[in-house]
Amino acid sequence: MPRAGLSHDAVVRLAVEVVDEAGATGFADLTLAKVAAKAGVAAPSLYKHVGSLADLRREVAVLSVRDLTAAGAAATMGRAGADALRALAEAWRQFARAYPGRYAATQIGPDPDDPADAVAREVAAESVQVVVSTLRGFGLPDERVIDAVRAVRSGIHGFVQLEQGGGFRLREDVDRSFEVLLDMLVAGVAALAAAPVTAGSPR
Amino acid sequence: MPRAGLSHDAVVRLAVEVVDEAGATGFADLTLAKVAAKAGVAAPSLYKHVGSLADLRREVAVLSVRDLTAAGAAATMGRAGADALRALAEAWRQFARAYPGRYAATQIGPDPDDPADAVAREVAAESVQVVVSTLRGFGLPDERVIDAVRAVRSGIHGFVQLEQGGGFRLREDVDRSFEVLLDMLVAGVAALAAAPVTAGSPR
DNA sequence: GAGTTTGGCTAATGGGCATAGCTTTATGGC
DNA sequence: GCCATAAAGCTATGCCCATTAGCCAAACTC
Repeated sequence: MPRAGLSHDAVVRLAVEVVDEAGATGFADLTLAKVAAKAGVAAPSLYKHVGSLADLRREVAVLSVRDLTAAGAAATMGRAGADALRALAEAWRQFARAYPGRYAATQIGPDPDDPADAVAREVAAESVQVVVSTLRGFGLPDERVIDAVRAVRSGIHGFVQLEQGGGFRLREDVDRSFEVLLDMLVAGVAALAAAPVTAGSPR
Repeated sequence: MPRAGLSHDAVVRLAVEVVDEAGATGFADLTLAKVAAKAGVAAPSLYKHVGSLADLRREVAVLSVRDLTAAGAAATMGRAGADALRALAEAWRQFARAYPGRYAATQIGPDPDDPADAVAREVAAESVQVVVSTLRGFGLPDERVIDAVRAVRSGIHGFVQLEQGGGFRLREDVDRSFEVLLDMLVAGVAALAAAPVTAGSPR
């Protein structure tokens, strides 16, 4: 009958621990029962602090996106151009390696219409903003920024996700492949900044 | 008491229908109960044709990867170089748009150790082989092929996944962004073929 | 047509989310 | 200090799903 001293934040923190402890599938496998067990509490007790499993999931996702954003921001501070872009990519990849479960939580797209996802949409936008800022030094024309940001996000995210999912054999060579990808992205963004009318090449 | 006339393949086919009907989350939401309902049969009856939900999932995933591979192969036949690469990317993206659920099924990485995932590993390798073949026309040195393949897979997969997940606002501009990404990949692969010692640039 | 295989079924178990309603702890006013 | 009330637990319950067990009828084989 003693109290566990839980709180909304404590529950979310425990949920993050559960996610972190279960590897890349940790987010998918997140369950109220596991959080309750870790809290030393019966499962229904969690509803005093959290609306539902879906809510808890959302919160973990938001927190994870914030962490990823912060990691990216920290890595790019004081850098510019290619240097910044490489640092961002490395930070992103490191985050995914250090916290696979949280990285997976990062990947769920917020529903554009659901009011419950408002915060998720907001932090996602902030995360994209870091990429925008990172590319600032390339001197891209305004109407090209969006394309460059998307290409960079796609490349990095795709690589990290494939790596996470074990999509690459020959583990030794993965670092070099990442460098090659970054070379492509750096050169590609630079080219996009240089060439006024490139998009939609001969085809 | 009449029989439903099910079979292993019929169950898998129905499962694919269930996945296709539920959008991008169709694969995650795949359930034996839904398949049974669609088959007009009680859920336990499915066990006469399928080992478990996990098995069924695996089979749907394998089938989905095969479809994606076939789509890529069909699109690149008779093309070479940049042309082939663009065609592959378009095919990939089209597939994801036409069958979001199946595309999601494609993304689960087979366990490298689990014998049950042997077929999944095999079809995944075949899928990668299509990319390898597609890049043949670029004249990449052997030891660079793997990097190029990974960059291409990362870029395309990342883009498609972000698009799928609603990661891009401004839907009108997405096609152009995809073209820009393809320009980068084409130029990047070409550069990789041209420059003997590029990877790991100044940093 | 008899026997066997096969493909259905119902019943039951266990785990997960969620709600309802009770009890106890802490807290805050007096 | 004491009592009222709000907050934080609990158990009990219901529903949905996967899975297992065991039964029964249909269909195929000879």
